[in-house]
Amino acid sequence: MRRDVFQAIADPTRRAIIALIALQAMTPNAIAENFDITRQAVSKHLRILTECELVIQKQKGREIYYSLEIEKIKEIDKWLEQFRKIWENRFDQLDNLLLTLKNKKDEK
Amino acid sequence: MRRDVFQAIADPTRRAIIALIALQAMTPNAIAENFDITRQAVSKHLRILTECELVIQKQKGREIYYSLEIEKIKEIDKWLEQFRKIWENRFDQLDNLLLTLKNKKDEK
DNA sequence: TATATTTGCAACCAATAGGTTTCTTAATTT
DNA sequence: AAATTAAGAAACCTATTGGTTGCAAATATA
Repeated sequence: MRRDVFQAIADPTRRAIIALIALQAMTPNAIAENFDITRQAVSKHLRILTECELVIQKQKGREIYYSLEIEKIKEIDKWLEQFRKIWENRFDQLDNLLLTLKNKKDEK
Repeated sequence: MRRDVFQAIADPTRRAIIALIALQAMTPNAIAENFDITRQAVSKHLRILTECELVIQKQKGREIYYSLEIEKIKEIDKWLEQFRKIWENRFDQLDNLLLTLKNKKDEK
């Protein structure tokens, strides 16, 4: 079962979990309180998130605190890079167009 | 079947299709040539991408050209925004730490 | 020491995903 | 007009997903 970040964030519950623990490390029980699914279902999500290294665990007695591995989120950002070039280009083109129009107006 | 962008980009073939047509509009047949799956399977991916508005169609005779709707990609960027704050913060904290260390050294 | 709490794991289930093959429709060539 | 080409739709199949319940292990508390 080769997991990757993109598959991990496909599920809305998992995105919500990520957003939750981004603020502070939390235990599975505490996380589960925020959803209408069982603790075990949350645990499964956490396992998937751990497998693709989006999340790290820290044991504290019998509790396990989960927190976000922010570096992994950057992988998505890295993938976006190729498209960012495109949309910035479009902006430049729009800028140039507006500039051209403005100059033509000024010439009058 | 409520599709969203995150589910759409979860599949690696779909991400490849997106990257392909980001460069130039392409027909399903032309796209399919780049993969080991049938044209019909590509068509299904294109339908999903169209449903969540990541892709737009332009009919030209009996051919249909598919191209990327770059604006929709920005939705992912928007979602990343909340985390970008976090990782920029971490950088700042590191900067401060390094600065503090440097000052201490200079004081000597 | 006995009991309660926190967690992960396994077995199971229904729905969905991603692929295939077959067929239809519409536009282009010959 | 007939044949070819491009594409979507439908039916089907298997693997995966996201959920459940029940159980076992480890730690903490009475």
